[in-house]
Amino acid sequence: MVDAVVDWFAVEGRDLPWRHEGVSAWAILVSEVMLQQTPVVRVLPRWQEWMERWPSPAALADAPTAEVLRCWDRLGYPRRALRLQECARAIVREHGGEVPRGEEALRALPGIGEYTAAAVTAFAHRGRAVVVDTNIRRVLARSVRGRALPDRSYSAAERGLATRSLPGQRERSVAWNAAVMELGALVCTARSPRCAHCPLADNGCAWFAAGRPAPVEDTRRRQAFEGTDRQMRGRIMALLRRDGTATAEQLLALDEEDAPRVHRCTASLVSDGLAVPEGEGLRLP
DNA sequence: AACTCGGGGGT
DNA sequence: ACCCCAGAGTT
Repeated sequence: MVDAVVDWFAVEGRDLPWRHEGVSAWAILVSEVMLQQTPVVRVLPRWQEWMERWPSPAALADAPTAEVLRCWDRLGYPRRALRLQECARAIVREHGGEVPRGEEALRALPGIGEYTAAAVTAFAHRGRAVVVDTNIRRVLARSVRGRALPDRSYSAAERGLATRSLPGQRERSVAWNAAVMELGALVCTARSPRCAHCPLADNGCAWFAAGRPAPVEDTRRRQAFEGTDRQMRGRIMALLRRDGTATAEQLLALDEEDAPRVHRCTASLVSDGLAVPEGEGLRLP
């Protein structure tokens, strides 16, 4: 199974810039943070711009935070941009400006969790690490467990499955991680998997062998986006990216029928460090 | 374990 | 309309 997926990747894998030879560990770390919950196609232009502007942790550490937030643009979850700058400063302060090796040291950095620490270890340092992202979870759920989709929550059992699936040899584990993630992104997709083009169909995939049974019904309904604090925070940040400041009148105009929501959201943005009070309004930090 | 946290494109 | 996307941090 490993060879089938790795061979498939050699032919069909995308030519993404952060996979190029000689790309720094910092550049890869930045790509991984940007890719947290954000699709590749939207990350590409922002990553290119960030790498030209801030090619090292020291460069980002010295940047004005307002500019960092502006260049984050609409990647979403702007707290990631804040943490990325904190991460750069921690790398300068505690690691001499070099991205540290080892998942424990990486996890200690702001904005770096289990996935990103493993991904930087595997893709930047080419070390053996158990990488588990949404793509790998889905490929393993299907190919090994015979399920249409992974469980909603990520369990210790699932991590164990990923650990057992990882090749023991270092170089092989590096190739497997990249290849299986790409397979999940291009072929073993959530919606309409392209089993006709999959190296695992008829070659060990338990879900395909079982006739692609439908997913078990998930009764939980997702929170609507319209009318949420998340949407309001996004609107406020868009205003701040455009003008650098927002007056009280501009803020209240975002929802004339729910002033408490506007106040709640401005307060939470200030609390997060994404905005600073200025008079009755806000400005970028 | 359950919540919050953006934004946009595919279906 | 709804779903999903190389998750992290907090409660």
